[in-house]
Amino acid sequence: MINISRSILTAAKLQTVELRYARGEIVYEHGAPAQLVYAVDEGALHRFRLLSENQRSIRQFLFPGDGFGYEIGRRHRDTVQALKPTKVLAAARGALLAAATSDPGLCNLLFTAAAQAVVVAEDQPVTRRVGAARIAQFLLEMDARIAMRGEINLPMHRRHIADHVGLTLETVCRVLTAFQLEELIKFRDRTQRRLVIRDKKRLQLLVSDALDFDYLSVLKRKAVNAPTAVSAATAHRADVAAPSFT
Amino acid sequence: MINISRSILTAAKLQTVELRYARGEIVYEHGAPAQLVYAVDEGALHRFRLLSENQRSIRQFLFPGDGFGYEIGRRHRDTVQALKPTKVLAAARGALLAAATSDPGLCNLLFTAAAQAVVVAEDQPVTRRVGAARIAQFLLEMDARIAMRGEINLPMHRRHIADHVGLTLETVCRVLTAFQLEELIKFRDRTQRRLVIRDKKRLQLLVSDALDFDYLSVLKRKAVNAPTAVSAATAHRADVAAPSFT
DNA sequence: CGTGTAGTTGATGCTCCTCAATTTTTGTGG
DNA sequence: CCACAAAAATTGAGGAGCATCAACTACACG
Repeated sequence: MINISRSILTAAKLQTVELRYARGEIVYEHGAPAQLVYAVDEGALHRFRLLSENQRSIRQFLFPGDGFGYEIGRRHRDTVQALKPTKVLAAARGALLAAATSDPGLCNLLFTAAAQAVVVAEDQPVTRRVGAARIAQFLLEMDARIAMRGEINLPMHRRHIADHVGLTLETVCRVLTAFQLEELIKFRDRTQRRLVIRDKKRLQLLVSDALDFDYLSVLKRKAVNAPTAVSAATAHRADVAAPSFT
Repeated sequence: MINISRSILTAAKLQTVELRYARGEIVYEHGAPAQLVYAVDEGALHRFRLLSENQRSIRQFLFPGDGFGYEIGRRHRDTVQALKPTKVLAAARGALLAAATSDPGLCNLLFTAAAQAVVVAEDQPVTRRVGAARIAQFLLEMDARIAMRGEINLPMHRRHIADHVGLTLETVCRVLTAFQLEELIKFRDRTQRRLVIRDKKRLQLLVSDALDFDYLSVLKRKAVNAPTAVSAATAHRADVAAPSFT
């Protein structure tokens, strides 16, 4: 998706409209006529496409500063939906193109933005083997985009993450749990949406495939090494002999 | 990769050089300074990137009419290598950009080409589950690009196909064999490089995940159902009783 | 308190990878 | 043109990683 950012919209001196969306509201759907281009001001959205029924590919998470909605043809090729209360700016696509034909500098900006989009789209590794590496990459991206004082407050569900990295929701869970057990990350609340990255180096090694991380054996090791902890978790049973540590 | 095609180069009235490459020769390598932009005139090439050692991702196969080599930054981000004797046209990247700043129409052409490249790059499904579907899609693309009178003469090895679709060479082999057993395709010579598509409809259904094709069970069924056919294949032994059909 | 949603955990099986052997094809020099 | 070596393609057996199905926990909301 070409990133027609807010700065480009202002450079084109276009009239913009401010739009607000609640969590779950759809900005546009696949197949809808592509009249407007958008730039995120506040909040978070996701852009996705339905492959088959019950299979969705989330192409991009959108945060403040990101532009979206520009299409070559007349219709949108994907759907954009808000993840939480969100404010976006919208401008008419036709007006943008008209301004570009009369303004060489603006045309150049558009070309640069499009060329940049190609780089971004191509740098998405087509198929990465290891699931853990894809999730590590996702976490590092979120850290770069939305971390506040080292803490990431994820606006999306496990299901969204799964559809983004191309794994199942269950596998995402397992890998995140394994990351926590290995002290790569740490969750900060009970809903598991706020987290901090504790070992960025090892996550980066994971992404570059320089380190292999077998999340299944990490989970197994935990189940074997910490039977007392398991007992403590089920300590509502009074007949458990092992001493529990809160 | 932005497709700066031959028609754009001529529209820009740029001076071009004609270059020739033998099979296996490299046009440019990852990290080399990006001075030129290219358009294929004859032959075939592939553009790839090394992920880790012994892992390569072939981003694109290039055929006559395709443009390649344009970069945002100063250096090439991937490597391009000829698959067979190939002729390409090259023009100076700087001259192209200079022409674009003075010519609004050309700038528009460049923007359109870049935007089109984004669509192409994004339409590559990030992760498709079924390996058979990815190979079916590859075959249909090759059919559209390089088929002559319904016959496809693949310029690349199984290894290239594997690196392109993100599977191993062995899996590619097995799927192709299963496709042939199910009469979806037919090889035309002993090198297994020339083939015809016999059932385009079913291949398309495979791509859209509307049909599931279990290549392993196809291969197993063959091993069980056709012991006589296997004997016929080894019919140089005179003691085989089954009648052989040439 | 029930109901619904998000998240976690476990058991099992399938798809594809890995390693290995063999056959077929291609390229090269006599 | 043929023989030989190297490369490409095929086939098989076994195993790893992730999906699937299912149960369960925790929390939010009326």
